[in-house]
Amino acid sequence: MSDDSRNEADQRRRKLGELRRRGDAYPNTFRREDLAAELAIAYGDLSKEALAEAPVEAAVAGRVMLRRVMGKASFITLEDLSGRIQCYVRRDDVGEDAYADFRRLWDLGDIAGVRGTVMKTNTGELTVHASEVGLLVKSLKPLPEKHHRLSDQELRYRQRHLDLIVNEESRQVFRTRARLVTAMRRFFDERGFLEVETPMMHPIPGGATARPFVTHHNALDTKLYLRVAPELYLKRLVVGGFERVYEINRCFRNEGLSPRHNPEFTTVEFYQAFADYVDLMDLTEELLRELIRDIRGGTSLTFEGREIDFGPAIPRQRMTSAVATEIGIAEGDLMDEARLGELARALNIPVESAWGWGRVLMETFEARVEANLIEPTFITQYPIEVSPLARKSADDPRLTDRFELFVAGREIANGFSELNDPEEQADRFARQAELKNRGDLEAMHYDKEFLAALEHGMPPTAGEGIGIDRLAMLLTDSSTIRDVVLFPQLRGTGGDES
RNA sequence: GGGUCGUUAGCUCAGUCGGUAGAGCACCGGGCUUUUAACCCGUUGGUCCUGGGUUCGAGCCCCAGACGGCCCA
Repeated sequence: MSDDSRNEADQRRRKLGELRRRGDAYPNTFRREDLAAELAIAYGDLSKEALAEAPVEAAVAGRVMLRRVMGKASFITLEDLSGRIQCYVRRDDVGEDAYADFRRLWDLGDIAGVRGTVMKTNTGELTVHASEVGLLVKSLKPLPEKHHRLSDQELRYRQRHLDLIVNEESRQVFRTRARLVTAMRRFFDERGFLEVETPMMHPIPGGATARPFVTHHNALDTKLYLRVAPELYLKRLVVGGFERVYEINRCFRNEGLSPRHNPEFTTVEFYQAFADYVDLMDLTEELLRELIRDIRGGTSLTFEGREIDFGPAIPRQRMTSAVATEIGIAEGDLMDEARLGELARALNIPVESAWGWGRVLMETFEARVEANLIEPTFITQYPIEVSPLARKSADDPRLTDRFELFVAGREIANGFSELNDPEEQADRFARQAELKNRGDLEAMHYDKEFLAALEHGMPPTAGEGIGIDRLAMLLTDSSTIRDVVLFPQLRGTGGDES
């Protein structure tokens, strides 16, 4: 590399070389004493004159985001975890050598420390007037363009650090997500729920109908599955006497990537003994109102240009009623298996011969109703055929006491009164095993261990899962899950098989 | 998996009818001691995603592929 290279990376490396020659190029001796936002709160309201009369010492540090050099005086803007602060660097204040270095060796993106006094400029901007400046870290790669920042979506996900450096909105999304999780923990803790951690690796995948990831344990020489849901373990804890439990953690499903699906995603799953699915719908409304008040303020949020209000009671509608209304037929007509099958075929919904009435109803619902549920809506009474862990409805053995919550056309939550009759659960597992034998890759395994736990007696219980990523999407107005997952799965990041 | 749009300088993007590759920011050199995406002057920087094809000539047209966005399954 020659000194006259015009390549920016070469120039930065040349500058680093010069820093190395004169000593420690990566010092860790500067001690920051003030954050940008703290200075703004403490002194932002004082006048230029007041600050000049009673000088305040400050020491700030952060990444150099803007730089304006005017001969023998300059302004730089540093960004730290709290925000931005401008610094005023004058040759006559920091000394000729330091100022020459500052001009020659500093670049946008470097990390610097500035010590000085707090002042206001003629235009009223709070500024640290430097008495001492130090380059703490030389950044060897140029930052994205300062006006437009980084907008290439793929680059934003693959180099999330860059996205976070230059895109304040992106940082804000992940702060909001963290607040969401914190608020959710507080909500459950306050109500006597115990936070637990159950296995991520299961000998038998269970708790949801989904394709699992498979791995292998060498010492045990056995297959293990990354969990698709924590449900069966959480219920074993309820059997054990932890009558209110919750878990916030990752689940894994071996399915396609889409704006709504990442192979690993985060859910909160919670169980409450001596409660039913209606209690959980009530609790869910309470939870959502609290989260929205904490994070957005008020009762509503804006998503994809629409205001969605969680203030009013969330309507609850039976699945058959929702489908009948959407298609414009009598609810009674849906109850007949043959007639529903004809209807589905007429609507171009692919129906497989092995499907019973419940599966056809579910597919029809997903194809025709789901996307239209923009306002928050609970859909209830899911078919037993697609709900192998849910309690049968008292008034119709083909249905279960189950609900899902939809917002903006997306499933946000899924809950039900739990099936706690071990013999009926054994029958349901047997039916799933049959489907699996017939080639249904998503069907559940027959889980003897779980049945053994149920046989000890699980109190009447209701349980629910809520997708944290999807909730974060709603609360940050993000239309793709990749914007709320720090490192989303992308093609070509799968390891060494490519 | 299908459809569709895209891939040009480190970043954000133009590129007309097929005829020598452009701008802003960043970088380099110069000027400027209260600037505000600082400004002014002068430079540098290109595997136009890849591989074929058509053509006297391809960033542009055709074919195949890679990667990505969006829509659908």
